[in-house]
Amino acid sequence: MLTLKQIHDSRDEVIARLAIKNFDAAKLVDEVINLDNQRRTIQGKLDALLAEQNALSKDIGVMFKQGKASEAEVAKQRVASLKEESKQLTQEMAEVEQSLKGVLVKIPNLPHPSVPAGKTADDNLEVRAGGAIPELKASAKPHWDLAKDFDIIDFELGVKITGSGFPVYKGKGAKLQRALINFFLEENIAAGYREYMPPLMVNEDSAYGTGQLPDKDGQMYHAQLDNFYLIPTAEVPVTNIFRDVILNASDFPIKLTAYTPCFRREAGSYGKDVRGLNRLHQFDKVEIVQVQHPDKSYQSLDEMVNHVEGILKKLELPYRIIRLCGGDMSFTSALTYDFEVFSAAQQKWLEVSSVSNFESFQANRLMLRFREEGEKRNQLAHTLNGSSLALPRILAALLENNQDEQGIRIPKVLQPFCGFDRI
RNA sequence: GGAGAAAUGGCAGAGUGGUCGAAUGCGGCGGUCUUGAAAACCGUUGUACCGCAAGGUACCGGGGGUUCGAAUCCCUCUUUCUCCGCCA
Repeated sequence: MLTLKQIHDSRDEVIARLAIKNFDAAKLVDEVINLDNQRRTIQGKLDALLAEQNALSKDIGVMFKQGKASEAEVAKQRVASLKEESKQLTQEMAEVEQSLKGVLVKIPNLPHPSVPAGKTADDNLEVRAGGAIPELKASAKPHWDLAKDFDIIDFELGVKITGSGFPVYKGKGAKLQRALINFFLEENIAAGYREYMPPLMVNEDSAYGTGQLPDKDGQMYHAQLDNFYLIPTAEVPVTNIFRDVILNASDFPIKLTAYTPCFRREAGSYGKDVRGLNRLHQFDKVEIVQVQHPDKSYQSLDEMVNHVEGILKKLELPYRIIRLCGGDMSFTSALTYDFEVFSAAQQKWLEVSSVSNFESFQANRLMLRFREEGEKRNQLAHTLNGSSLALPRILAALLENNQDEQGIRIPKVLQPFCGFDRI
């Protein structure tokens, strides 16, 4: 959520920047300004009215003590009529505030000046690439065939137990999952992130706090009896740790990491891209989150990008880092880098991580603020997050890229975690 | 699941209808004293919104109500604690 100040003070700039995201904000922005002006006017009137009521009520107390009952009665009448008025204004105020918020949450975050213009993924900007793309034999198989041959992932069994998109990992496949999770967590911890294990279900407030609601209603699994949502990413519970929190500037940077399963309905997605591990309803992911001083958040973003890149290098996977264009960016992000690994048998790039700076967009809705040393006023913190990493597509690339005559080679860094060097 | 008790500022904890945004203590910050520190003493110390400012308004777990007036009374929800039941 953008701040009212941003929108009021720099209307034209907001509209111009959002055009980079192919978002025509003019109408919404003017609606916000209009509603906010209404709100101010109403509050001015209401405050004056309430002040008079309060003053009169105090007087009435004094009058009764002094035995001036008849004067008190007159004052009571006056308050009663004021109250009518203020009641109406209070209601008006609530309505205006609600519509204001309703419009405000529809306006996306402003893209950073470095974000390239563009409409689709084709307009994204490759920042750099690394790792060698392996030459596979003609007989090389996609990961879903390998998974079946080695009996390490069972998609059909998952369909029987739950439905499509809920695979069952078996034997070395299950252990490899565990190894990857541990490896990622240890890498993050070594880089200064503190490990958290949050709830996998969140309440409505949390889903709003990070912006999944109302934007992505219908994409989350919803336990309606208790009104809980299954988390689509650890970002939701972990970032909500900071809802309604006031930090000290000396607390920065705050660095958290968490492993969680993620649940996504993926309503509306079908076709070739969903084959095997490419798109699942339940998958495992290790997330990193930072809360940072506004002056240093882009420094942190670079640090996070380098960190994730380091992990991919250790896994010996061919990767590329992409700066998303305006049209491909998420609603909440100011600048996003995507990481893709090359899946050699499928001959395509798979997104395995997305690292973003949200600046104060999430913090504003979360009411996550901090106090600068010696300053009286609190200001909004910046939040960032990224995956380090999402497991299924890493696994897909590992299986496909590392296949040879003897089976599947496990990268050196993973061997201590899984206890075998080959599948 | 049943019965009872509770929820107040960073923390502890007063306050049961009026001048209470809220005593007091601890903690924090500033100062006096000191070579420095401690102790002692003095001052200060919540958040949001409106306003150029003076100042005003709202907030005592959430929501609603009674009243001229609510932290205080009533209803409701949530959470915590104690006891009973059930249970990995």
